[in-house]
Amino acid sequence: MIQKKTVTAPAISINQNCSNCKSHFEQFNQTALCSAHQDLTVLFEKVKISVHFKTHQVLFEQDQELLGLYTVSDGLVKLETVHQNGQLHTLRYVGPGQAIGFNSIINSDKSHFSAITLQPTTVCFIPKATILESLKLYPELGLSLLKTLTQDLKLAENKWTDQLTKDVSIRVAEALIYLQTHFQDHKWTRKEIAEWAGTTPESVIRTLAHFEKEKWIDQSEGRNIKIIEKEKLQILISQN
Amino acid sequence: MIQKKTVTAPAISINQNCSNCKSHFEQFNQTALCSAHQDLTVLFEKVKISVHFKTHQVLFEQDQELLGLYTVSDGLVKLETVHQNGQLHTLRYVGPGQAIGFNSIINSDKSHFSAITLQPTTVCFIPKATILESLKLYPELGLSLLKTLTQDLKLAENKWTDQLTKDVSIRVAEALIYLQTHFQDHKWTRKEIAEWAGTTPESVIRTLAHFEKEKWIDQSEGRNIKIIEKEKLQILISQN
DNA sequence: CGTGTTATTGAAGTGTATCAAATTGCGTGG
DNA sequence: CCACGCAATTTGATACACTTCAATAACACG
Repeated sequence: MIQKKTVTAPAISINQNCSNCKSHFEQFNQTALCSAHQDLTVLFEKVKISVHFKTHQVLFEQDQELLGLYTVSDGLVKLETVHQNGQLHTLRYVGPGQAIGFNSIINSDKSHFSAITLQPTTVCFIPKATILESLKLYPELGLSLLKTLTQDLKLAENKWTDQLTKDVSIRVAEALIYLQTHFQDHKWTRKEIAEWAGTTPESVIRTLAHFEKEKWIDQSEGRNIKIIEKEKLQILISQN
Repeated sequence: MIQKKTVTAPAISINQNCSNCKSHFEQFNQTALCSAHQDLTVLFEKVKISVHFKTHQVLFEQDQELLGLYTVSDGLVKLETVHQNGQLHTLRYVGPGQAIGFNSIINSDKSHFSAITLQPTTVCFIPKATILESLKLYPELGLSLLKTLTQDLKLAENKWTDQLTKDVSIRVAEALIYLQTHFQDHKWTRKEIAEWAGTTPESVIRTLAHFEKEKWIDQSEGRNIKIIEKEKLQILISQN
């Protein structure tokens, strides 16, 4: 049974202005919620509650029913599930501009994952009622959410079948590239990579040692993993 | 490299009335599309094209971009992906009242799976433009689709982590119960069970042999699998 | 500066895939 | 309706990638 270390100190409610929300400046991902319609930007600004979390704090736990939607405006959040045997498994990493908790608020369902920060993180909380009401008034919002959800579903299904068919070394290579390109500013631990790649820290370490021997990566500098030959890794990935 | 046997004969276009569509009578699942709003029932009736497929016919192939949405009105459709190494993997089974192809039409994306019938199946094809237009006019439709999509995402994520953490015997037990309760009228082959459970036909057979020895199931009658002690299987599932 | 988390290495065990070969059962055409 | 052919099923033997367990080393953080 793996124990996880989480900070339980209360989150700090802050007053943040939507107009300087970091998520708007991220090039790779617009905020699905606000950008759908001008009115929504104004509406959400009124009702939203900005909260700041420190590293390893818990936004909410698995099996909890959510009272609203969380949108990340700055930082990084991990969504993970715990199994009966205690294994941890990372479903998604959520960065600025992405939202968490659709299933729970739309289906009044319990969340099947916990949400934990990996960095100091600021999130906006928007109450369930506001979202549901807005969905009825602004079809653009529904369409926008549908886009992100269908993409998430595709990603999940691809990752799922990948992990069943591909070897650990390939999964680690994929994880390295994916995590470093999507979330550059985070120093990924072996454990985090393992939970994302669906394997154990030991296997990740052995694989990384192999990559280093081939001179595809460099991990001499502390715990930082530097990719030297991205192409070689991608060749490995495309092989099997 | 596993070769799949599919029938390539052209599908038969038929004239079916929405009012007697079988999907409305299914107790377990209302048609998400039509039931969202009265107007939509009328609208979809006008533009839809009913098509009939025989067993093992292909609705569409992987990597193909879809021109519209497919809703199953009668029968059973398998969604599967093929990997580089040729392994087949079943993502979902789609029965009456469920729709296929959201991601492709909403994101103008290629489908990441093929859709193949397992039974004689009638589907309704609704053009992409109609769906997108309706989403703008009827927020209820978007909300309805969001519900099914978030559930699909949850199912996919659960199944994904299940297959990584649970033993084959448990996955087979889960598959048996799931498939037989959701799609009673289909005779599931060992291969189909394997592709759903993320394993091989051989492993499924060995597991079934074990279950039979324990007298939890009975497979003496032809190739039909009859569950005798559902509780015992569920105990097994809940253990690890 | 110490303590706990992360990283590392080694040895051992095992569940499951893979391959091959025989058998059964089903559907199709004669 | 029977026989044929092919796919699905079954069984056994083998291999191995990966997990698990354990023990040590290195680092980070308060």
